[in-house]
Amino acid sequence: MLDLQYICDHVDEVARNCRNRGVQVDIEKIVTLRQRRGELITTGDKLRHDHKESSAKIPQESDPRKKQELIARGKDLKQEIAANEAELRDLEAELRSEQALVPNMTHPDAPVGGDDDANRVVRQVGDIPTFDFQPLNHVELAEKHDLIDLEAGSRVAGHGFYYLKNEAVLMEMALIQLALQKVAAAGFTLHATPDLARDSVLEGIGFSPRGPETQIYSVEQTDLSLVATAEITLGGMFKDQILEAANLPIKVAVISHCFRTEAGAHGAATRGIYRVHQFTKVEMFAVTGPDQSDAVHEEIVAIEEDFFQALKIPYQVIDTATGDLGGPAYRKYDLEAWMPGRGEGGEFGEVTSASNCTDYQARRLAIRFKTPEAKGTQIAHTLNGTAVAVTRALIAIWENYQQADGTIVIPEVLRPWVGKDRIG
RNA sequence: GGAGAGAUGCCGGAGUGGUCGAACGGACUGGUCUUGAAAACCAGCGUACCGCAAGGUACCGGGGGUUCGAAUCCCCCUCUCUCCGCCA
Repeated sequence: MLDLQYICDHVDEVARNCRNRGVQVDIEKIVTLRQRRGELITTGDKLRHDHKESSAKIPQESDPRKKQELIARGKDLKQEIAANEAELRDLEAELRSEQALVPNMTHPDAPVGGDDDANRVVRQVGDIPTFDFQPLNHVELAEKHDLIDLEAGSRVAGHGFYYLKNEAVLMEMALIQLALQKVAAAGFTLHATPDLARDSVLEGIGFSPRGPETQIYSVEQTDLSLVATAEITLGGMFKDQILEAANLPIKVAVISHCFRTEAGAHGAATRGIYRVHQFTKVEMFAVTGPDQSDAVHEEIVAIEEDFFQALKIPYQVIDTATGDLGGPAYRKYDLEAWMPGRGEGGEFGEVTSASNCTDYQARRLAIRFKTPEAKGTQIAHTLNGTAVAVTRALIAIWENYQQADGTIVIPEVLRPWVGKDRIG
């Protein structure tokens, strides 16, 4: 959520930013509602002040008739206050829903453009492999080596679920281990979080768990839902906290499972385990001061790159265009790994993403910090990035490491945990 | 799941309907004193919102209610502790 004061002080810039991002918002309406809100609060405060004052006189009033008058006046004021509050409540609801539509401001260097065609490739690392045979895609490779069972997944839980088998199981654990080691070495405190959270927490973070358009699985007869990303549980962890500036940046990493209904996402690219309803992820999350977030953003991307460099998988870093940014992101880098079995002759496929949300998320969550010198608190900045999303990483590994003889070589860094150097 | 107790400011802890945003103690910050430190003494010490400001309003786990007036009374919820049951 963007600061109300900021929106009203920078109407033109905010409106331009909304256009760049392809979002329709009535900024003028927000300005008008805010003005009315101020009026209502002022009159409400005054009414409460009068009410308090006249109530305080009652115990000292000895004349019973005057006392009754004061009580009657109190009753009147009470009604006026209730009317004022009702109007304010309605107005604030309207204001909030309008305000929630306004996306975050955008980093000045982010490419401006309507869709993912406008995304800018920042750099490409690693050589795209050439095969002197027809490379298989990850579904064919998995079939050949008995690495995933999609049929059993469908039978038991439905389309979009899968069983990992044999080396795939070991590789999942290996990828998690590698990711945890790297993020711990980079100073992130490791966590394992609940995979369910109260609906109130989801809502607080901006997900709507039970609506018709929801991407969230919710558990019947409870107020719990399965988390779509550890952002939910981590956001819940920091919600309403007032942190010490000296302790920033706070960097946490978390292993969690992600559950997504992916409603309406059936298409060509959904075969196999590229888009699934459940996957395991190691996620980085940081709470920083305003002047630290850009640097931490670069740090998170560097860790993501280091991970894929360690796996020796070619990738490119994308600076996401304005029209393709989610609401909270100020700037977002995606890592796209080369997937030789994807499309016609290979394509890059998204494997991680790293967002700097500046104060947009933190404002809604009331994640603040204070400095000893200054009075009051400031809104912190939050960032998140994927260390590893297991299923996507598996696809990239299998497809890049396939050999002419049909075997799949295990990346060297994973061998200690997998216990072998080759599948098949 | 059952029975009981509880939730107050950074911490401890008073406060059971009316000058309570909240006694008192500790911690912390500044000052006096001291060669320096300690002790002692004095002062300060929450968050948010509205307002140019003066100032005002709200907040005693969360939400609702009673009342002219609620930290205090009533209802619902959440959490913590003790005991019982169940259990990887």
